[in-house]
Amino acid sequence: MYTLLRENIAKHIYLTDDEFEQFSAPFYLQKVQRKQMLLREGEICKFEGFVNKGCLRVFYLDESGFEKVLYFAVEGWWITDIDSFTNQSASILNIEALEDSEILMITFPYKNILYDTLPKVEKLFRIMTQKTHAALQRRMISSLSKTADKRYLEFITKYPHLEQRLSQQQVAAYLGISHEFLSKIRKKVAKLR
Amino acid sequence: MYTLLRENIAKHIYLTDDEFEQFSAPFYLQKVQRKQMLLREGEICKFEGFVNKGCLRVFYLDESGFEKVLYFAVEGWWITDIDSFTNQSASILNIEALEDSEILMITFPYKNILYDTLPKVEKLFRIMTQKTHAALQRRMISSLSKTADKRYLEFITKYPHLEQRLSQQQVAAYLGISHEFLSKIRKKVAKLR
DNA sequence: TTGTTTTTTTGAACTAGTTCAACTTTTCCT
DNA sequence: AGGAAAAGTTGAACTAGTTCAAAAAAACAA
Repeated sequence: MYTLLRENIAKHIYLTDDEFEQFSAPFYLQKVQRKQMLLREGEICKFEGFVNKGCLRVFYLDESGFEKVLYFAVEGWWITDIDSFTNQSASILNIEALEDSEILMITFPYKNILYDTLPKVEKLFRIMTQKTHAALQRRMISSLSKTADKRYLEFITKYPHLEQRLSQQQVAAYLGISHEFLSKIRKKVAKLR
Repeated sequence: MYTLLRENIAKHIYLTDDEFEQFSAPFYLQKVQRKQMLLREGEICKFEGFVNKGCLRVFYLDESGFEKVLYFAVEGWWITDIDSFTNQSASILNIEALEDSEILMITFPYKNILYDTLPKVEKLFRIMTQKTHAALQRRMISSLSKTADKRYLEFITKYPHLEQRLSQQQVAAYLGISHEFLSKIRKKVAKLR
């Protein structure tokens, strides 16, 4: 149950068996079904979750009611509304399972206990947040400087197995374009091969 | 010299006088002139800096040679290429002073010593990176879901004193639009007042 | 101050991406 | 397996934003 989590942690920091035991103890496994919402706009995000199995989307509803995807999370990714979780404030994001999924969850109070009892956890999340932030900076740059077809090619190159698990509408909502336009881009790209 | 830095830190974490003394000791003050480059694409970012005075831009050169601004930093902001600094890898970003500026700098080895000797520094940078990340998420959402005029109004509302210190070309490079189009947006917005 | 360089403005022609509507294909549910 | 719902496709008309070029205004340097 904790295999994937331990592998993931090991990429950032070394923990002894005892330390990992202490780290993983406050996590509980939550199974969610496809289409189930884990977080809705306006709620306070009560969890930080590690995806053990499945696929989820973190999205935002704009003024016109259109959904824009901030990111997808599959096996090995973390999901939360970091702003809502860390400040225990109302969320502007929604989180929904796109497949039946299994999430290892930790609540806000337990995470704070972890920070206090196991100082390496501070380092771990400091490093993880830095990496996530660097990745988002690269996406921001891409969004500022590239056309939709370039961004689409970048997406399928960077996450080669993800596209098959997602509908085109979801991919379009991630790229920030209409699904009709993505359909046209795909047609054009297919011809070039 | 350290007044602004201490105020900034205090927003995130409490440090005693001794702890702040220990924290600030490895920082040195660097004065840079307008138009001076602090980092160029391809170099390894050797510093993390706190802006004590002045204004700088962190920008990216796209394939067509256009500059896109990732962010501006004025008094109280931190500047670095977080990816290049933390991994000591080649940077894709450039950092340039837009005004004569004073930066409190710390190098990579000294920052690592700080992490080891003063564990609260882990917590401090974990919290700061989380907040910066949440802010970038909001900007990403804005970029995905809003038109340029909305993004411009959002920018001047959020950073009311910043626009006066920047050229329109810089603001346009931040918003991800051409400076000609920003000029047209400003004309339209001015009429509505 | 004066000339030089940089920034900003404006208009016209263009292109990337949207919107809407109708249709086809695939997926889901029982 | 069959019907309903959701996802994907296509074309036509549109709009947001770009590009280029030329002029005006502002900032800079000597």
